[in-house]
Amino acid sequence: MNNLAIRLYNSLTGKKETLETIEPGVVKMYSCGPTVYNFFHIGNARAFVTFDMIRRYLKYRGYEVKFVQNFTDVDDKLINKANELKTTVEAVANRFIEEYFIDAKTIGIEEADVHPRVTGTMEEIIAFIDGLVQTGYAYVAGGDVLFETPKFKEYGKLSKQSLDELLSGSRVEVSDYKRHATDFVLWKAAKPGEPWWDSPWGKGRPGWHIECSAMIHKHLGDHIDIHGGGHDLIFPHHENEIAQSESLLGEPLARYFMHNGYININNEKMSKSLGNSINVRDLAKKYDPRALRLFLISAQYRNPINFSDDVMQQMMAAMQRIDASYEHVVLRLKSPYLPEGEAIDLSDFENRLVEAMDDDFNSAIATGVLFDLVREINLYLRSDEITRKGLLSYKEKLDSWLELYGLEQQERASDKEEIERLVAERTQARLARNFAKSDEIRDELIKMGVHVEDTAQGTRWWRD
RNA sequence: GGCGCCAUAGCCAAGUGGUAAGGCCAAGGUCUGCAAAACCUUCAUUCCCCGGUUCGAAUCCGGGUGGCGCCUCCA
Repeated sequence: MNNLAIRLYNSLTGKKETLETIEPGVVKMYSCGPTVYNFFHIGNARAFVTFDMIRRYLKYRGYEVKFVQNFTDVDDKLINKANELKTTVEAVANRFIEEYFIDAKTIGIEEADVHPRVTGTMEEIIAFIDGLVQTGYAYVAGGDVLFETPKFKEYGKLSKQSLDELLSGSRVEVSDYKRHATDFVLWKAAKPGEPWWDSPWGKGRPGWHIECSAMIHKHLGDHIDIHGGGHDLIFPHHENEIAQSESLLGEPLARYFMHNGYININNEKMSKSLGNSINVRDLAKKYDPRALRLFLISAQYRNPINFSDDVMQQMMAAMQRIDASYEHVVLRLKSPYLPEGEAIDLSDFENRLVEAMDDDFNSAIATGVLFDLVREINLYLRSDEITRKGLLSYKEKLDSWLELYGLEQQERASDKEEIERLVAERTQARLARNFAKSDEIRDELIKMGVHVEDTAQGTRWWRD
């Protein structure tokens, strides 16, 4: 492994910078999680997968990663959903947190070290707001507490907007009780029927931005290395987090802000108003979830990507190519007649992968390197110098990379035994040269969505 | 109006000064009892257009055209 440094694009400066962590060897990382009022959609998935990939790579490079991702479990959307379902906000939140973990696992997103919930961070949030009121950065207005944006002189540094520009922008909400149009809510007074918590300013609940500031402070400290989220969170969310945290704590919230690009659906923006969002739960029924993950990492994370059925078909085929190669190696390893041989030096491949990922996590190039390895493996498999150690070298490399990419094969138990019984039966028929029967079984398998491939080392099978 | 991004083969996608990665599709071939499978090979003299800088540009600069995002809940 080389010892070059990791470089990453920092939204704060608009440049690629060398990663220098606060504490050597440790990366403190926070990424904005979902508001748990529904299944998460493919846009959310891109953000989660992006930061999961970054986290995996940082670990791969030997860093200890402390990763926190929140659940927003109380807000307007949850309240509406609870009303709609005639249940409580808490019940909605619990339900969709559970669903989050199911879908996250499906597309290979590992659990964060901590998944704090707003409702479990209330004390710290209130203390944080209180601190801002005490130090004069926030003011109380009609039961609400607002952050006074001009008090934070660097307001706008992330979104590269001056306060004047923001104030003159026609789209900033105007509200009479605010001192400035850009001021934002830290604490919201409760309306009848809404969940509430006691606070120095009366019954209410936190505004959206404050939770992340409080959670970061609680779980990771006064400042962190990497703060991530979708591109659309730059303003106002992350801008406001910076204002809150840096006003109170007096040091930069995060050294590096990272933002993933958008995902379009059939060249259209995916948005709640267009109603064209697609959730991962449904997608996973239609496509191999690993193909979905491959799609998400096949472009560099900052570039926008377009989701379409056509592209997913391409990803399915690409995924098959990887699987086939891997399984052929595994099959060959079962052969009892392999010479021991020598391990194969794959450091060139490794270096190329590291070089790609070190450069702002360029997973597009990195997946290209993976496919180069696959080609080399395929060539090796048809050569006449196959050895056990050689095969193992390739297998180990693939295992390691597939784990890094989060593309490991997942066991889909269901009817596995039945399939393997049929495959074995077919093999018997073939050995007896009863091809009528073997083809009959093959047809049956195809009806079950199972394909077979006969190799010199045996038959392998896979599902659609 | 302010801030910012993008334009590379039929499709997807890297490449930001040294002569176009990778995937899908397609064509040809190998293997196979057969095979929809698997594998191999081939597949952009050219990077939206026009100028300029340079020995050299898809890459830098100027201008143009087209598309997009944020400024409002949103990954």
